[in-house]
Amino acid sequence: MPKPLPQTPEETTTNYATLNTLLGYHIKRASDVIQSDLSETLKPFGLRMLTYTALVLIVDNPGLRQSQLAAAMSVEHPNLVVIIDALESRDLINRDRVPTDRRAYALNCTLSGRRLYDKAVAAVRAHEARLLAGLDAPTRTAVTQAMKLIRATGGAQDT
Amino acid sequence: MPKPLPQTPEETTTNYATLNTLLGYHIKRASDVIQSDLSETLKPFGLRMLTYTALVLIVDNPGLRQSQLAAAMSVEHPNLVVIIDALESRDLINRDRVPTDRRAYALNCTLSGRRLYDKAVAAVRAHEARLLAGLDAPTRTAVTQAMKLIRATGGAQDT
DNA sequence: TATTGTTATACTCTATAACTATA
DNA sequence: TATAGTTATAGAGTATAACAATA
Repeated sequence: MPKPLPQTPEETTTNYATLNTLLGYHIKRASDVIQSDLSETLKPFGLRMLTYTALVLIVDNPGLRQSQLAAAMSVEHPNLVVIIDALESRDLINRDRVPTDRRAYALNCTLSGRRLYDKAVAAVRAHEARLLAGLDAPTRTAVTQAMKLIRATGGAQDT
Repeated sequence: MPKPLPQTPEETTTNYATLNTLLGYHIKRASDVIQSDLSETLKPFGLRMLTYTALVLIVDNPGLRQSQLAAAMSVEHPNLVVIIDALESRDLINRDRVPTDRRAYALNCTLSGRRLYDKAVAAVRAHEARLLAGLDAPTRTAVTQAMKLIRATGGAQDT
């Protein structure tokens, strides 16, 4: 694709000098591209980033509780409720009462939830493969390590 | 900092197997950490991510028009209005009428806007230096190149 | 008293349509 | 008619306080 034409004769391109020196700026821009691109990939499945992430974590962690899932996703507990509601109303997951603690729900996927998981994960992997086609294996591992290190240095978040 | 204690005896840690294979997941998480960390850095200056980015681009591109700034920030025109309003109401920038096109505004920073820019940019640079302390120079350039490539492969965005 | 899940609420960011005034 | 800026509005995502049921 060609570059967009300049809108003024004298100012041909915008000067990003200050922002370009910030690695955080580049990471955010790349992250935004990945997110919006990924949203398109998930749209055919009726999933958004948060519902997709929740579904994946529930399938990979059967019986997970809502409080654990909220922590795992770095989402506040109240905000997880609507996410779980969306998955449950489509019969993709169940809220099963925990006999030993009747306050809590154990989250488990249904058969159709598992099927959607399989298809959505495959689509997301294909999406990633396309978007990262230009990065060789050593670069990918280097980037992954760098991202993990940033997360550890910063917020001291979850896994 | 020690790891948070497991909340259930049997499920000691959450299984991130599927998500961990996605580079996009790590980039998003790192980006989130950087953003929330950066928001704290900007708070003392009364700036948020968007107002900070706008101020920087206006200082670096005197006379920039709102439509150009919106494009440069990948923000829809209507959403830029409130950002500019916030900066203008604090007398950090001016909307100057363009004589040759009386529809447009040329954005320019004021003296106090320039002063705040200097202080905020220094604080952001210090913030980055702290957050990226674990990354050596070659790693930083490799990450920067990777982020640019992802942006080019994906949305075909601006600079 | 503390915890699980819920409701209500508010704030930020984002996205679209429609308006005005200029060109 | 097309463009620059504006207004209004609606949708996500995020954050906090307060509540019911249970521990």
